[in-house]
Amino acid sequence: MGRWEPDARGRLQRAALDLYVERGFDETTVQDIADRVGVTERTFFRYFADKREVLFDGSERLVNGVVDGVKNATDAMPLTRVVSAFAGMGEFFDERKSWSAQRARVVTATPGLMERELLKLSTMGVAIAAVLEEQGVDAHEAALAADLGVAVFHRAFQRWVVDESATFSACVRATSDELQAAVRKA
Amino acid sequence: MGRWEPDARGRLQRAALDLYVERGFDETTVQDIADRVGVTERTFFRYFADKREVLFDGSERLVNGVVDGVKNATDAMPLTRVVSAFAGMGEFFDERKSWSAQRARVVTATPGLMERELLKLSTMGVAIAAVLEEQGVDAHEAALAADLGVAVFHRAFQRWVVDESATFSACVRATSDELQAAVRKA
DNA sequence: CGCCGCGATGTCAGTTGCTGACATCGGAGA
DNA sequence: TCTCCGATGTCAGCAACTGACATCGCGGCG
Repeated sequence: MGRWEPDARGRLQRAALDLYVERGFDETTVQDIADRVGVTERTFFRYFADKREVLFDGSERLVNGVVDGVKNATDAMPLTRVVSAFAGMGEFFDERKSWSAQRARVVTATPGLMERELLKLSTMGVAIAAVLEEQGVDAHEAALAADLGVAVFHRAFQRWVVDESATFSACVRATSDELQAAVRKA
Repeated sequence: MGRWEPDARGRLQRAALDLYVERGFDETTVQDIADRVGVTERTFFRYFADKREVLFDGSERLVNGVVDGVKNATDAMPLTRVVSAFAGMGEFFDERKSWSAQRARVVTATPGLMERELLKLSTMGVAIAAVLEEQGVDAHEAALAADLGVAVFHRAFQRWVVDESATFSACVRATSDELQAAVRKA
């Protein structure tokens, strides 16, 4: 056994989510989280840039997955490629649905966390737009398609979290269909 | 003359934007802003909930304007009503274009401010969705139409800020057309 | 005319998020 | 066995924010 308990990062993440659920984000100090794990406040900040980031650890993998999905998509239309890429992340989400639901409740209940979530989504949109541009899509069109794809993802996610039995990709497809309907009617 | 210079709020807003532009948001302390205006740090926080909010003062009027616009819109399709409502805010934006451009530069350069901006947009989306629901639109459809409208607004705004001579409503209409194209092709 | 209360601001002490600089020490490898 | 490394601890400090209470011109009221 090493000098300290292993996986401080993972333990901090779990303790943080637990505490945020138990007593709320604002009512939880970083000191509380560190104490529960048995490390120092300073150690928390070595692993996570701030008190919010501890809930956004998977986000990089999500972005990578979606970006790859867009790169490999074959459909002719940019928006379709983006939506397919999100639908392709079904496993990623379905595997940790109960964790996602718990996390989502805390995030939506806390403006500060919602801000960070929206920034991550926006950043993902920029990354997706960059891929589309690489693929020869006009900049305006790429940015719009990326933002629309992200909007579809966001709504689909809400739906998926609320509906206990739904599959993630099914939610994406359903939302995408609604998008078609909403726009074609206009 | 009163006991203090009048319009402390307005002076704080101007000083804050100036300083954020001059030396950057993170490099500006609330103390700096207060000093420049000749008041106390405490007074700043009496007017603005935090260091960011000082740049988001017009946002309530924007939301009210758009909500009213949606309420009064006559078009049959929800998304069209939302887009029209945004287009109807042309004056609101065109009047203070140089201020908007200056502010936009600071916001996009500062993640913390971007977060707040995105939260405001999201909140506006929720408000718009509520109006659509009042008008009898199904909840899913309302939320989606609202988010799409906000996405169009956001892209249109980017365009408008960059293009020195563009009119705001023209940008909204152009972006809306791109949305049609992007989705219909799919 | 003088007193009274209100409202905008000041003062002050305190908590929390976050950072930089330096110390510690068990374990892996030379 | 010695040495260096990397994960953590320690400590001092700044800046964002908050609550409680003090101040004092000004407008109204007696």
